[in-house]
Amino acid sequence: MRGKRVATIYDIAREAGVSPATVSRVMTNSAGVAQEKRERVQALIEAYHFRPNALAKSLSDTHSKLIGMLCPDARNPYYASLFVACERAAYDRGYTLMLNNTLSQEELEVSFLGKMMEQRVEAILICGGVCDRMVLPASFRDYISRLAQQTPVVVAGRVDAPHCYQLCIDHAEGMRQVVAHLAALGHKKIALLVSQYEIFLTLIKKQAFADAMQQAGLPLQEEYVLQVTDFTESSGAEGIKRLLRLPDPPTAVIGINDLVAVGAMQQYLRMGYAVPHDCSF
Amino acid sequence: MRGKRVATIYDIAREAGVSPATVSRVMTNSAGVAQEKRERVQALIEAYHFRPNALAKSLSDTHSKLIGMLCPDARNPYYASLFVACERAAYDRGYTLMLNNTLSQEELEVSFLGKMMEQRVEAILICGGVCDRMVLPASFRDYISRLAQQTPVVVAGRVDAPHCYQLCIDHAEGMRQVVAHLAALGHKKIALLVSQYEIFLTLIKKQAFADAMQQAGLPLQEEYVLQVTDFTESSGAEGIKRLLRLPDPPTAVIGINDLVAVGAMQQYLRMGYAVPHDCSF
DNA sequence: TTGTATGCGTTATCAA
DNA sequence: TTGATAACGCATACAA
Repeated sequence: MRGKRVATIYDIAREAGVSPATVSRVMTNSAGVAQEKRERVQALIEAYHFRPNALAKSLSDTHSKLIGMLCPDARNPYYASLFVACERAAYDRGYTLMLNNTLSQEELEVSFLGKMMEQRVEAILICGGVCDRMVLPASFRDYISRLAQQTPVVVAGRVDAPHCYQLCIDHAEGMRQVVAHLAALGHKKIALLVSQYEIFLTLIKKQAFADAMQQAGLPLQEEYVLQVTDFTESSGAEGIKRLLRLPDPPTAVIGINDLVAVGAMQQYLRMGYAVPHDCSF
Repeated sequence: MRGKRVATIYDIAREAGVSPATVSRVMTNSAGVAQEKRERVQALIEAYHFRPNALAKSLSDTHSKLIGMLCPDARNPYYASLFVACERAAYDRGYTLMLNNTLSQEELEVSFLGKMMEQRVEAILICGGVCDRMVLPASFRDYISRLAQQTPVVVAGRVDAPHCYQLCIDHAEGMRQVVAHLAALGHKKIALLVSQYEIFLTLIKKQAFADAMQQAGLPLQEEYVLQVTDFTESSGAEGIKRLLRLPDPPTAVIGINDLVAVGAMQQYLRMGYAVPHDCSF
């Protein structure tokens, strides 16, 4: 039933009384074909809904038109936006983007990269994940460095491996702007929810936070910089609960990313507090 | 530089002094190979970081191990969650999931489906998008119905096309629970932000809303059911602004999805309101 | 256990 | 303008 073998270029050729090469020429418009034959072939292509096998095509011209992308988790709005934007850019150029979620697990990351190489993707884009770790496993660094010699690898993260292209994002500047904004609103007791310290971004942002506080002439309170479990909403909730238990709780809280911030917000509401006017996600 | 041709099974075979078939057997563990040769081959595989070409493999055994998934927009947390869950399930079974965002545009949807067929995916999962439209274009229905004859197609939406598997979600029940929850909290003036009426889900939920209100013994106010532009945060913001302009504004608002709800919430805060204790996303 | 030969569905080369 | 024919890289049936 389902196995109804799909038509191949040979089927079309036979039925049209031409050679497979001619059918291929009609498909790709790569060379002149007699009007009469072209029409005959064209009709059959439509009749059978013939679709050239991309696998065979890629195999023959070593051109998969595939780009691989790796991110920790598409449920994080940041990566979802990135994904949609990249997919669109790829599509406009005739490429198909394949996204895989690694949950920042090295094993998964390596596994997906391997599959991508098997699929002969023409480029790889790595966003966050293991690449953002403070101490990058040497084996991993070697691995992507080797991949980068076979296919272009773009790393949007900290990693500084040979042969890779690197995309740098000024997270520090972002943090400075946030602090400046809150300071301008009159906040003096500002807290920061960060994640594990082995993530490079955490360090960067924490440092930028300290700098910005100083620049704003505000005191940096040790107990206002809190480390929570991960980058999820529940971590945000956990963080704010701890902050509110402090004898002198902060008046403003910065989450290290969207999810942490939203989680903190939700928990805050669940605890019966009203949200101040200047709250922003 | 980059073109450094990757090793093939032939390269390994030649260097190991065995036949390509033997290398294949080592790779797939499909048959016995003399310990000595196996080790020799194994060593070369690692030395060259040999990865079998998935395209050639799929071509020869007509087994791509690929599953295609279509959704309107991964930036919508609902679809992002679905994506991650499906990817994991696929991965556990040895499959790779490819997601494409169609933005609910029929043209894009058809285009992506075509590419998937060319990639010879072994199954297709369609979530929302054109399939949720009130009036499904006949051409589209015919199209996916035809695809479904070549490869299994699962539709998570309204579409009732021949040969497709269908996944039904009881959105109406969800809406009933929300209304019951708000009613239990004492709300009487409940509003609903819906989207375009040509989307089937909108109708379903609106109807369920009306039913649930009646069941809760609450009056259904015409002006509390508002149609906003789309399924985004800005629509939520737009909706709540209009609601608050009413002479007798509602005390509770239901967004038709996460984004609309979050958008409404943000706008509410921006307008200087405090959030009530029983707010929930 | 091992090797040879063939098929998978294209594109590309080379003659005709 | 056309049609054979040879890659592309793997798995596999068959033979040794």
